[in-house]
Amino acid sequence: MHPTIALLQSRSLSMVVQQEIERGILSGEYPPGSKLIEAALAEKMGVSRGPIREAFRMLDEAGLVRTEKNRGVFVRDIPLDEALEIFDLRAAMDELVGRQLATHLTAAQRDDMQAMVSAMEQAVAAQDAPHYHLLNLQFHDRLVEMTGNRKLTAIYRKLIKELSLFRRLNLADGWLMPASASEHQQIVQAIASGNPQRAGQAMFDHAMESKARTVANDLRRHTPTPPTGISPPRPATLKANP
Amino acid sequence: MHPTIALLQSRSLSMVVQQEIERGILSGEYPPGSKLIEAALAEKMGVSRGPIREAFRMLDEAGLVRTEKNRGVFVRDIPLDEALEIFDLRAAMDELVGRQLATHLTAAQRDDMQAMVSAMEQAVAAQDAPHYHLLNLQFHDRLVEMTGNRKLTAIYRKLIKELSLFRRLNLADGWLMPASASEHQQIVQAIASGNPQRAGQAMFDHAMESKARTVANDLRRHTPTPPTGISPPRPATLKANP
DNA sequence: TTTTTGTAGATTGTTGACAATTTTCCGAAA
DNA sequence: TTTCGGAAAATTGTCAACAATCTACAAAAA
Repeated sequence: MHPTIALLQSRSLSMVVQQEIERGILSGEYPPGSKLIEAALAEKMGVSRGPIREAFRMLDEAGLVRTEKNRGVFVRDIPLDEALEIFDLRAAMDELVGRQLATHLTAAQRDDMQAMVSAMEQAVAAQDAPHYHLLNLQFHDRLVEMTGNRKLTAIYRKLIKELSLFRRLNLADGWLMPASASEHQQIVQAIASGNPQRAGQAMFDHAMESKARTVANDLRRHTPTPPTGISPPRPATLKANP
Repeated sequence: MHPTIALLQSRSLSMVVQQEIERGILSGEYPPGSKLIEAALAEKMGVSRGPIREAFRMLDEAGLVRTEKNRGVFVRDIPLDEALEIFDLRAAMDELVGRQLATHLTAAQRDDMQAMVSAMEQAVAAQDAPHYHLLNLQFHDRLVEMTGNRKLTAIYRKLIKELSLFRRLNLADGWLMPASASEHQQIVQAIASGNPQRAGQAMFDHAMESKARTVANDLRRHTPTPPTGISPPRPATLKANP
């Protein structure tokens, strides 16, 4: 069957719209805090407001937008304290990943992991921070996926998406690039050792290191700010009729 | 401000409808696998189909219903393997809860926990299985809430709701009532000891015991079934929200 | 000047109608 | 009797219109 046909048969308009808005949010096209206007999105995508509203409800439940009655839908801006909560939760999940992989890892999976770490080391050597960032996300995503626990994978990915809305994170991912390369090698070795406790500990520690780097970056970014009560620039909003 | 006014200002129709349908699902009024018809629900609740559809999208994202294009919305029936995945994930989250409570527990929280365990022991003595079941859910929910991690609490509650759709679980909660009373006492003691590793281990082991009991019940329920193609009796309605 | 009030425009909340698809049911043929 | 169309009913997908609410801006009052 033609893939486009299959797509139209399985996905309804609301789901297509939901994916498209989500892509726009995660790509930064709609930055945190910005308002999403139903009519503007409807016209832009060539549909009516119904599917847009249904997509909004999905995105709200997924934690990517926040809805205020009679006021509209806004891209969520994850505050620092919530980001830290997510880091703690992710660390616990990563620890579970490490334990399970240590007990069930296949040779192919181990080679897969090793290849990804090598690619990251190459990115570090080439000083290619964006590529390293992408590989790092892929590495952790693949590890979670390797456990075969679909629920764990789904929730982990949701958390990662929400974390990407913690805007302070996106601006400062260049600094910490070189540091975590060897940590990943240690993770692979710990998992390959077959020791669940050691593998879980390595994953947990790595996640908590990431949390610590984030809070350090956030402090460094905010403390040198002068004490004047300046408000950040107003986020861009979609115009209804441009 | 008058509470009714505040309610009408914050909650829109979709959210009220969503809560009402969710209540119906969790109470067993709409059992797993049953179809939810937009027009019927709309007439029953006195609204049009728009808010019903928006509520469906929220419930779908929350994992309580499944949507098939052009075919409708059905209450999800959690298969055994997915239930086991959720148990593993919940165990990791409970372990995190134990660790964090062990390091930050206040005296009031400890007394709170102890009171809940005592209430559970009374329910066991009175052979009141439904009440014990309710107290057990409350106990674990309160513990997660005590950590102060709102993201953890929200996801934990979502998992519990999904687990309640694992229908084989609901019928067989009488058997395991007496066994886990002392385990809860051990959990409280482990947390009160202030040892994070011990508290986490106690929580994790308790969750995995629950998983093991569930799979044992499931096996016992399915292996002795005669090979005739009789369908299982309709699940009894459980009173989650009296 | 500052605050308040009123009005016009923009945006969201809700509804009913219509199109597209699926399901049900009934009769005909094997 | 069973199976195979094929209309008829039921149900979902989408849209456009209307009502309710909020926002912005300007005029009037303090």
